[in-house]
Parts: sequence; C-alpha cells; structure tokens
Amino acid sequence: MRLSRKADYALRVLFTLVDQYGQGPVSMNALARANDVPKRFLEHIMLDLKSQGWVASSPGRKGGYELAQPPERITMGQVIRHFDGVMAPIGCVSVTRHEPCSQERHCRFRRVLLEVRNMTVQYLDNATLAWVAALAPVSTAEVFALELVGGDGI
Amino acid sequence: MRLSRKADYALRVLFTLVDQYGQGPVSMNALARANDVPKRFLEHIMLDLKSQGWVASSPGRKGGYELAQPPERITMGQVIRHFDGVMAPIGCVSVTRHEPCSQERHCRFRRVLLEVRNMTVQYLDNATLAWVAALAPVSTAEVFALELVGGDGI
DNA sequence: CGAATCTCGACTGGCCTGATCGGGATTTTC
DNA sequence: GAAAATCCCGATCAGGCCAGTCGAGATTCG
Repeated sequence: MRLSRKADYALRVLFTLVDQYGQGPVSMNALARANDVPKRFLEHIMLDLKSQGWVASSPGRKGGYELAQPPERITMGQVIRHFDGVMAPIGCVSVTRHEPCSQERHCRFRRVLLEVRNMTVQYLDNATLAWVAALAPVSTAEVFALELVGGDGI
Repeated sequence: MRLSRKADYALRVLFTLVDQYGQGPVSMNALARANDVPKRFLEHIMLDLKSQGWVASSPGRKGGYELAQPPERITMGQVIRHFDGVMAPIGCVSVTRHEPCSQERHCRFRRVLLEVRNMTVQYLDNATLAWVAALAPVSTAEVFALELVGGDGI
C-alpha cells in the first residue's frame, strides 16, 4: 500500500481535529497552516471528509471544521481506503477492486501478497484515531534502525 | 506497497524458472507464453533480472534463461525492491528513498506507517523463492474471506 | 454592509507505467 | 557455412493518474 498525498494530508488534519475535539470548529486556514497543506487543495479534502461523515462544517465568519464523531469511531484504515481506494498490493488479492488474473490457478506468490494484505488491513483497521493520537512521535533513528527489522533496505 | 506490473511479471517468470531449476535454459518465448507476459516487454525485464545476477542467459538456437542462484538465495523482497524501488508506504518512513517532512516532530500516524513498513519488509525479505514455491495456490474464497482479517474491505 | 468563511466544478501540467518498435550481435544446429 | 532462433539495447510513445490551481458562488458573523 502506498499512501497518496491526499490521504496523508487528510490524516494530518484529522489528528489536529482530534486534539481540538469538543472545542469548536477550526478554520480551514488554520488547518492548512498548521499541517503544511496547500489551502486550495485542502478544500477538496475537507469536502471529502465531510461527505464521509467524519467531520462537520460550520459556515460563515467564525466557521470551520470539527470532528463529527468521537475519535474512537474513525480508523486509519477507513480514511486510507476512502482516499486511495485499495490497500491490497495487487489487484488479484483485492476485494473492492478485484482484478482477475490468468495465472490464478498456479500462482504461488499470490499467497504471500495475500498475507501482506491481511497484516496491513488488520493493523490499519484497528488503528482508531484515538489510539493513534496517543502514540509518541517517531524519531529519525527508529526509521533507520534496519537490524531490528531484518530487511536489506527499504 | 503496491506491486507494479513489471515486478509481477518478474516474479511469475522467476517461479517458472524455479520449477525448471537445473534442467537447462528456458526460452523467452516459452516464458512469455507460460506466464502471459508480452514478449517484447519481457525482454527488458529479463535483462534487469540478469543484471542483478538472479538469472543467466545462453544465446543461440537452443538458448534461454535459467536461475543463476539456488532458489533459497533470492527473496521476494529483493525482487520487489529492485523493480519498484520502495516498500515503505510513505517517503518519511523509507530508508532508501527517504523524504523529509515538515511534520516529523509531532506526527503520530507516522508510527503506524512505520509499523506497517516493518511488517511488510520483514515478511517479504524472509520469503525466499524456494519457500514460496512450495506454498499452495490461493483459492478465490480465501481472498474474499474478510471476517478472518477483521477489515471493512480491501 | 463587508469580511471571512465554506462549496463546487472545471481545468492543467507533469510524471510514471506499460508497453512497442527497429535493428543489431551472438551462437547453435543442420 | 548458412540460417534460424535467440539475446541485447536504446528510443519512443500513448494514456492515465496525481497534485495542485483557479474562478466564482453561497453563507454567516460583527
């Protein structure tokens, strides 16, 4: 799964809304500035978020956006899926956008990709905004700590 | 991580070469036909695979390709990384193609993406061709068995 | 009123993917 | 030897998607 910029921006904004939950609306200007998102681009994202019932808007002079649901009820999986469409690494192991493949009968690495999909989906669909908001930020060192992962590079 | 067509094709071919390991070269024509890959496109892929030392070619009338290493020494992670460049779901948690982000200090969902990266990388870098080749093909039912995963859709 | 806000649709430029093509070099088989 | 099949390599290209911009309208607060 590759996160699009749009999904990235959406998540950034959602977490600042989590922080302000219950304290009235936050203007799009403030959201754009705080999260380093192009304002005109953010407009579309907020409309998307609204259409999904995740945020509510108040128009007018002191308007803005606020979370429309408690942060426990929104998951990162939902958000990413809405903006990026698929989480599966390839069409043949996707449900929402399944693509048939001529090799299905004897393809063996498909099982591996299915496993990757399952791990990813399970993790992201259990990651509620409330849970994630309580996590500590990641240090750069952790990103580069490959030995712990056992990989060759990333 | 999203698998490109190129990586997909490369893996298909590699597994038929695994099956024929030690039995002489397989012609590109046969590889293309057996795996449903456009022949002219496959040419480039095979050159890539050769440049990495994963396959060897013999020219001439009865030429073709064969695995240049035992299937235990090549992993899906290596192959995917070579063709697709990144496995990380976003630049800020990538090592080979790291991109700085203005939100690093206080971003919290970055930890989640890091975790996803770690799971993916660990799994794929441990999946040798030999191991994967021994797996049973996936049934369509398994792909759609969402309850087992706990996700909303994929 | 007027300033600041959200809303909406149209548009665009650039990059990446997934190929295709022509032509050349090499080797094996007959 | 000659022919056939193969591998090798660079150039090119169409289409689609992504990220972002723009103009203009509707709504509310002070």
